[in-house]
Amino acid sequence: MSFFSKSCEYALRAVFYISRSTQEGKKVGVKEIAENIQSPEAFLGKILQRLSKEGIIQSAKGPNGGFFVTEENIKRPISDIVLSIDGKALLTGCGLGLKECSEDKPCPLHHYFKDIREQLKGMLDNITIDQFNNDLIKGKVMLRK
Amino acid sequence: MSFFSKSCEYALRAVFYISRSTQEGKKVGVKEIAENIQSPEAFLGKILQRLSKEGIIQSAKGPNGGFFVTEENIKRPISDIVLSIDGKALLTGCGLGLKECSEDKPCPLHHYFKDIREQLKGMLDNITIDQFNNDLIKGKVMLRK
DNA sequence: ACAATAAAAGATATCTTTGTCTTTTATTAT
DNA sequence: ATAATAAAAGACAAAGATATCTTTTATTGT
Repeated sequence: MSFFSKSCEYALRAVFYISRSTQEGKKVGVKEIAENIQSPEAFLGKILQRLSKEGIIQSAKGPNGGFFVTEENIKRPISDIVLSIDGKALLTGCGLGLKECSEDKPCPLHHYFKDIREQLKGMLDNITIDQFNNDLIKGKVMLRK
Repeated sequence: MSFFSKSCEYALRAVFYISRSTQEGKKVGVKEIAENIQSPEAFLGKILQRLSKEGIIQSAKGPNGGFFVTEENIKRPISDIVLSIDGKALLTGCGLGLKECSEDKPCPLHHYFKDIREQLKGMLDNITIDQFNNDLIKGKVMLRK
């Protein structure tokens, strides 16, 4: 159990790669993305298809086609990506799966979980794709191996 | 994606139920536990088998047998249970699955994740089974529906 | 010793996630 | 128009998580 599913990790990394490519003025194909973020190509294709359908990224078919992002796209928080792929499960419900756990009748871990969730949510909601990407470009970290 | 796997949730709930039963002076069988924590009986059996093998709980075969906990068992933190079932994945590695993410070359979310992990870890390490269970008994929350 | 009980162990089934392969559709350049 | 390109779509495969069923082993009370 990690925070995000494999699909979601691929999605996040892919969107960052696409954003960077858009900034460099070019669209990128699944193959190039997959190679650079270390993900299975066809599987990533499905994920990008979905993100594209939901308007989180854009796509163009045919020669010189590929994936890219708009100005609007990169202003969105990264929670868009996480919600689109993993849904809201991580941010809701009792951490122990207790049915009767609620604000009124909280399980002993309820408030801890609440804090943690809020931190997570804060992080995902407040960091935009753009912001993340700029930090990446600043050379603080590499996307590929 | 939730924090814990289904197995782990069952494990946590089961251990709490067993602890309570031990406090009431009785051993409990898989069937009773499963009914009371809403989990599939045979599947839970496997999980308890594992927890028992790892010394997190105790078991006795035969008539009047069942699962129970020792004084030592309930002094252990609930992280024992989580680690035993889900492993340490939740508490390690880059949240985005980035290979080159580290303290030296952190990804933009690295420090956020670090904080969240530490909070999670703190919670799991510092709350004992006993403590959790007493809070449960105080009626703050119900284990079953 | 024997019957009853309950966990341990092993085999098997189902569902979800992850991953692959093939065909179709849209776009572009010639 | 045609060929080439690249995403979209659909069908299929493999692996892991979840769940069930049957047999074995250990223990207890009679």
